[in-house]
Amino acid sequence: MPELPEVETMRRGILSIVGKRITAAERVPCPRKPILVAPGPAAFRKRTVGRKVTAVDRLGKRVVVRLEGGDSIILEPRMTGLVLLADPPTTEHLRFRFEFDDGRNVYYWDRRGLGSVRLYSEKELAQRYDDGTLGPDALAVERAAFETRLKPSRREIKVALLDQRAVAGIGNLYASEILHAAFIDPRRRCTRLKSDDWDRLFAAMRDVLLTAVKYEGSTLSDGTYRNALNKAGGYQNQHRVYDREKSPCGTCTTPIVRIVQAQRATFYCPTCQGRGKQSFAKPISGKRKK
DNA sequence: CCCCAGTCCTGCGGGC
DNA sequence: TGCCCGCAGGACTGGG
Repeated sequence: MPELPEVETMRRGILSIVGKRITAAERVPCPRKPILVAPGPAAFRKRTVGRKVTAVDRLGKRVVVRLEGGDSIILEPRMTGLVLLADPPTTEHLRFRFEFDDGRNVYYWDRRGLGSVRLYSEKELAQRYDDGTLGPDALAVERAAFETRLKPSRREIKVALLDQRAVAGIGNLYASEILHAAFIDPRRRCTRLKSDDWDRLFAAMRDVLLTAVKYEGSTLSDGTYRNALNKAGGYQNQHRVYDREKSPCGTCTTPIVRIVQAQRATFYCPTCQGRGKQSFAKPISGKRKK
């Protein structure tokens, strides 16, 4: 489930294509239902082959390959998509291939095929994303804006964190991890969070995401997620709550609880993140020193 | 406007 | 043992 750390790892993994020229761009014969590729094969080829890559960026959970002339290729992995320099794990789910003038290939591989490969002109890209459908990146947003964008929502904080219009990049896995690191009950309403809650939440968001990027993302037990060199990530070994129902909380040993919010699983520690227990995380005032 | 439920898709694991 | 159903959760859509 590529979220910010996984997509950032994909981005970094193919950075070496910057300055290279595309020599081929083609849908790969795949027995599965084809993913969305836009525009059609001929126009896609015509507008990409011969162009040089000027940058590889990230837009929330999408990889953006910028081309000279202003066009951009958006690789959107959704649930099971991979962006690879290495040979794909299977040919069965290989969807798209780019070839470069140094002889290397970048593959888009996608088991479930919910993802897409799209080409946008500068104008189309602006129309698609500059209208607020994507909020500021979770690693770029400032503390004040973070609170301002989330606080008015009447939703539960876990659900609000998944809204890419508020802040871009957080998905289901990291939302649970971030809230645990911030000692905040995932069911609390945004409107009810206090200033020090936002302080801890913002710090936890940065800490969890930056650490997860360092570990090159999370490869869950299904093994799907891989970096560009087809290597598993390492952050799954650092998970405190996600997919750890009934396991002891690493902080207090209370069994982790699984609930469902907005049709998605949430994992949390009822002790560390219990309602009204947020003082657990606050520094103890000096006079109690023993 | 705000929010939620349903949809897409495939592979896996639980239950019988 | 084998089969079937439900679940996983990205982003989008339709409806209340």
